[in-house]
Amino acid sequence: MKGMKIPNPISLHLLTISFKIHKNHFSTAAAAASTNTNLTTLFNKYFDKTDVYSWNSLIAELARGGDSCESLRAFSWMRKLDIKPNRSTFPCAIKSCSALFDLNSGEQTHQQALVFGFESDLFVSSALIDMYSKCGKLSNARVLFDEIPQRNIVTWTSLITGYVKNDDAHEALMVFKEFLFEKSKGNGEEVGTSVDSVAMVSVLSACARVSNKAVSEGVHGVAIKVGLDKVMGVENTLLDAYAKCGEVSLSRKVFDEMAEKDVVSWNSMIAVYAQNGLSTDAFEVFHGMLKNGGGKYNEVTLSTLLQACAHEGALRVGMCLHDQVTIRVLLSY
DNA sequence: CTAGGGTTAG
Repeated sequence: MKGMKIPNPISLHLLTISFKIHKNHFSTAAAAASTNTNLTTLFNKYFDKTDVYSWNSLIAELARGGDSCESLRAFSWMRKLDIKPNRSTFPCAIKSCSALFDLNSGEQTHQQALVFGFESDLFVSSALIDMYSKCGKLSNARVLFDEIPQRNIVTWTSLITGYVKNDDAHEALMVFKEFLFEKSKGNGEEVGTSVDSVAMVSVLSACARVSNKAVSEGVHGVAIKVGLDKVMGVENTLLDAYAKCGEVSLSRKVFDEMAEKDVVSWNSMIAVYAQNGLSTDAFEVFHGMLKNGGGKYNEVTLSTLLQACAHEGALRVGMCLHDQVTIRVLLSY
């Protein structure tokens, strides 16, 4: 049993289900014996409660699946059993705190990470920067960031996103500028090899908020230079950034030049027209979406189209959409 | 077994 790893994703999935079902019965490691379902058997068979890797898998899987509460429960359970966490344990646990906007747990987990000596771990730092900024403690995030001697693109992006989420897109762009400046001085890798699509998306979302055409074009230029301008997520955000600058035609240009479009691409383009009172264009894009987008629209699509209807006074179309929403509600019931 | 991102509207 000792050292036994979780064998494959299916079993891991079953383990997390098992954990969810039986979490209330396990107050101690040995309490499982009273329950006797297949899942419990599986859980006990494969889950070595003395093994930190097993705990990490469970905490990570729960965090990935959006069960942040359970993820934190697993973390605290593990701590109660006095299992020593390792460097992989903390990022997931901290991520769960951010997802819950749970500053108290976040601070406690931060303290524990310090106790176990992970204060200079980049994965831990990134997760902490994200956690503090999501919990509204941007100054804490900034202090952490400033203390990191060797930053990577993830730590930079965490801080940039932190400023955007705290309504300071301008400062977010200043941080990106600082990043470019550091790279130009030859600190670490070059911009082209260190920046990635997630960073570009984050910076472009800051551009969307400051609504400045020149800035957006500048960042677009950086994306082109580093070869990330044809990444779908980057194109989606770029499209939005241009629109928020009032550059609807530039926005459309990005949209038309996309090699592939996903639901977010279509929704973004529809939203651009809806927000600018161009309802006819919004409906036209929606038709294109039904024809070329695989018909996979979602609640954001419907919400955006309703906005266009309100603009147009298109009552009949609005009522059809209302029916669609009703049908969806019934189907998901 | 580990960290950061994009569409609505309120």
